Amino acid sequence: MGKSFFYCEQDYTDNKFRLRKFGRNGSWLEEIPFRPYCYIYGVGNSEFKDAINHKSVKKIEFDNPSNIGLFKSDNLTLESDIPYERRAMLDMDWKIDDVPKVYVDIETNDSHGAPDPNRDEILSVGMIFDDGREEWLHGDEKKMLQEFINLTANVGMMITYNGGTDVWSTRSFDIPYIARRYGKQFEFDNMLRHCAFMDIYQIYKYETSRVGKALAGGMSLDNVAVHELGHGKIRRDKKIYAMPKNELRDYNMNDVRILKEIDEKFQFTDVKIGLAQLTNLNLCAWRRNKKVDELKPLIMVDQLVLKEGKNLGLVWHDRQFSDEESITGAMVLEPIVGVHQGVQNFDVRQMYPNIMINEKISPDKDRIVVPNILMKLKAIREELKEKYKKTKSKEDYINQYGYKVLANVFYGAIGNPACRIYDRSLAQAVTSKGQEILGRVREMCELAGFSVVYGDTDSIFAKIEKSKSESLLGLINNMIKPYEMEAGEYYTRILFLGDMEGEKIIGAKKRYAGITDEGEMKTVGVQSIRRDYCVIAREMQLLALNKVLNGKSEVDLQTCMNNLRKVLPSKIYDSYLVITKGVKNLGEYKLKTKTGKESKGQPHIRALRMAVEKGFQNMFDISFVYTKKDVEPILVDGIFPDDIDYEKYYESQVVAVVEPIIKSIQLQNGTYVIKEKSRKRKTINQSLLEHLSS
DNA sequence: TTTAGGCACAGGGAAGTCATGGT
DNA sequence: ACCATGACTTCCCTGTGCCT
Repeated sequence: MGKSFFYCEQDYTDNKFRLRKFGRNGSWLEEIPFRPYCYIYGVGNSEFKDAINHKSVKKIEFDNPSNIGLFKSDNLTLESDIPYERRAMLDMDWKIDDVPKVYVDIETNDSHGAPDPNRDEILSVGMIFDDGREEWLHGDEKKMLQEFINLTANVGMMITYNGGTDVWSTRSFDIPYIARRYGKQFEFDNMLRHCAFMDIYQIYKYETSRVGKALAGGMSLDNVAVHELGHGKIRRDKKIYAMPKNELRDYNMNDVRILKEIDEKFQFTDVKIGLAQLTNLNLCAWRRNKKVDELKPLIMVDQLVLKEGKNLGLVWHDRQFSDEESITGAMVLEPIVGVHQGVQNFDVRQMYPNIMINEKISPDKDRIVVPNILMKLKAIREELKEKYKKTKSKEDYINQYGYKVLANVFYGAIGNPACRIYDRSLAQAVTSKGQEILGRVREMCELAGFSVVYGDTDSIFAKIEKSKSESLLGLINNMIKPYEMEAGEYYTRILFLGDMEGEKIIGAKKRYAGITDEGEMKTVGVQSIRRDYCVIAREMQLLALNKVLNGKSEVDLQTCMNNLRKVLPSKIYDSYLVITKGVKNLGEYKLKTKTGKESKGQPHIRALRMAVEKGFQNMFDISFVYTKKDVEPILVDGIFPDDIDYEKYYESQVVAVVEPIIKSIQLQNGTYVIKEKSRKRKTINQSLLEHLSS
């Protein structure tokens, strides 16, 4: 081949099927090296056999890829559901290469408030290409957009911040806005059909949520940049439309630069390219006249499975969709409530992928396809990790990370009915083995005389002196071969939360806080790292955890709480009271009660409804505050209602997150007293008294 | 239009419980 | 003894975001 391409699709001109490849200098046609095909059961022209039952299969060829669909409806077919260009990438082992990138940000006329593509024109477009070339377009909108199309004619990846991943996206800004101002969305999209739209906002949000760090202050480009790069957007004292040309250019281009810097820091788009190369996939594809993301986990798994099958002479059935009961998942041990001193955390290295290798978890008859793939991924990753240690090169890092991502996806895929290798009992086998391993590790720790204070899926928290942890690790690893544990954090002090349930103390799973031997506080699962609690409650909880982990008294804490309660009504902390939650479109909520009546809905849904009534649509998140009347959405930064219900905040946010901490300590010490629940009715006099005294 | 399951917790709503006051 | 009322509790459900 020689020539590098970044996008490949089937092309039908002059009544001939070909493949069109797109490269840095334009596109070119390639003759199809084989005809479209699928398989049916039967004997004849093929050495291949059904992967699952080893029945022999027959290859059926077609002149036109769309004929497979017609044939399929009348026959039991195998591998008939693989798009033609994907089939070509697989069979020819083609990979995309050298993807030209452009970072884009637009500024629009904001003189009417929130920009509306039907009314407000685009004032400028800022672009930075991967070779460092900067372009800034400004002036007549029609000419500007035409120039934009010209400049991006051979671009494979357009990268924005909240610009969306397709021209139809309703919750995103730049890309659909340009498309609508351009005229016809479809035409615009078609013009850039080879170009994948990457939204750093969405990727960042997804990736950071996976490692559990909700960003205080929201996910705006400015806030993310300040947090990740140390510098944000240019401060402005006027609206966009009122800016002189030079100022607008500086503002616009600075946005593009920080966008590029964020991407380069995390290598988000390079990782995507790495994954596409590993799986012989395009970044995007056209299906039913719409551009879609190709790098979805199931598609990546599909490609690898089909490829490995082909190597082994195996053919797979078509994907099937079924609705089955879910399986039993991981084991979570109940934590021992309270503060513990000296706790070592151990994790099983890559537990699920290794189980799938060692236990030969694979749907094919010989149980080798999935283990083979995972072993290859593992071996290459080890090699790349070693190489990365020496070279510190970006490519090596990205590739080893890509192999890790892919390995971890396989368990989820085998448990998803939409996946070609779906097998409920195999998924169950993986989790059962996981439970067994964790159970044995727990027994081993206890047998060696160390109490296990917590464990989740593949991790164990054992009470042990740091100096002894290595020898315990040795014992464990000897026992669980070929699996392998590694030491994680060592906590000098760690707190597990819990509550009474009847007569018993029950530990709360998946939430704890501790101080590592390096003196850092780590919080997991607790409200202070959840973005749907207000900042003041989150901060207060952090303070409480800090005090408790450092052995401070509870009295001290109560003083802080009282002070906070007094200062809240002064309004200076209003901005810390905003609660933000992710939302769907209003219509997607069930707003009917069991008896069929109209339901009031949950607070965030009521806030969403109010926002929609004010004309805000397609929001990812809703921000709101509790008021004395109900709730109120926060739609403009920095403007808050007068009647915020401060007492409610104190009770249902601040107390709600601090009290469980105090309670857990008391439960451990045995000083907790169950409050007598008086069945007496609260008289008017009592509540009056309370009101007067406060 | 789809990688998995396990978990805590807020708040709404319906049904149940209890004290009160009237007949 | 019986009933209506209102305040409160209990349980189930929806929804979100977290953990591995």
